[in-house]
Amino acid sequence: MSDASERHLRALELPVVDAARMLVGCTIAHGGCSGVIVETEAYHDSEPACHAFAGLTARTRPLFEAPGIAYVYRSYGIHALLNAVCEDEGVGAAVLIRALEPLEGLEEMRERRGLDRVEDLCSGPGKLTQALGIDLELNGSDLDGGPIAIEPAPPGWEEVEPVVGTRIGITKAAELPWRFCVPGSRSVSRPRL
DNA sequence: CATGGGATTGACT
DNA sequence: GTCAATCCCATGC
Repeated sequence: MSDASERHLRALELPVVDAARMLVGCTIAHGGCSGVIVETEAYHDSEPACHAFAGLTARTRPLFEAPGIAYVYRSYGIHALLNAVCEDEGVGAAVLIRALEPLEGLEEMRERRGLDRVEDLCSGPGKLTQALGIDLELNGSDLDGGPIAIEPAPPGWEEVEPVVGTRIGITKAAELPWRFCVPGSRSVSRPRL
């Protein structure tokens, strides 16, 4: 965790808004499928849109653990949403991974999604977990050496400058500029920035 | 123990 | 633009 190739994981120790910005351009992989992160959002226990705002419960326990693990929860009874837990143990903070540009395992993603178009495979937080085969069993798993891997930006993605906007699909603290997207990417969810 | 609300998506008017 | 699907879990009786 000390050389430059681990900088993407050290980012999870930073304030969660900085971590959300730095994860854009990194890759995420699970079971032979991978993609470049093109959209993230930050969540922190100091604001009411974050699950951890309610305090430590059975559901939010992973959010308060040490940085570098996955927080996977079920949304609207249907979708699994993937977060990277950030900041110190005892602080409830995480980056929601909202969209990827597919890299490897395209055919397996197409089978899982039942769709062909590349830009439809991972262009939303529920879509990318379905495409990569990520489900609730991976809640709490390690992002360093575990089944889900966060890796450095691939060639051509190191210098990406994310654009900032407000978070999607929430009613509380909706004004915070805590959403980061790759400008122009076809795989960013709607509305695009 | 019963109820209600989502960090969404896809189908449909 | 509207709307239902579906389940985990927090809350309240």
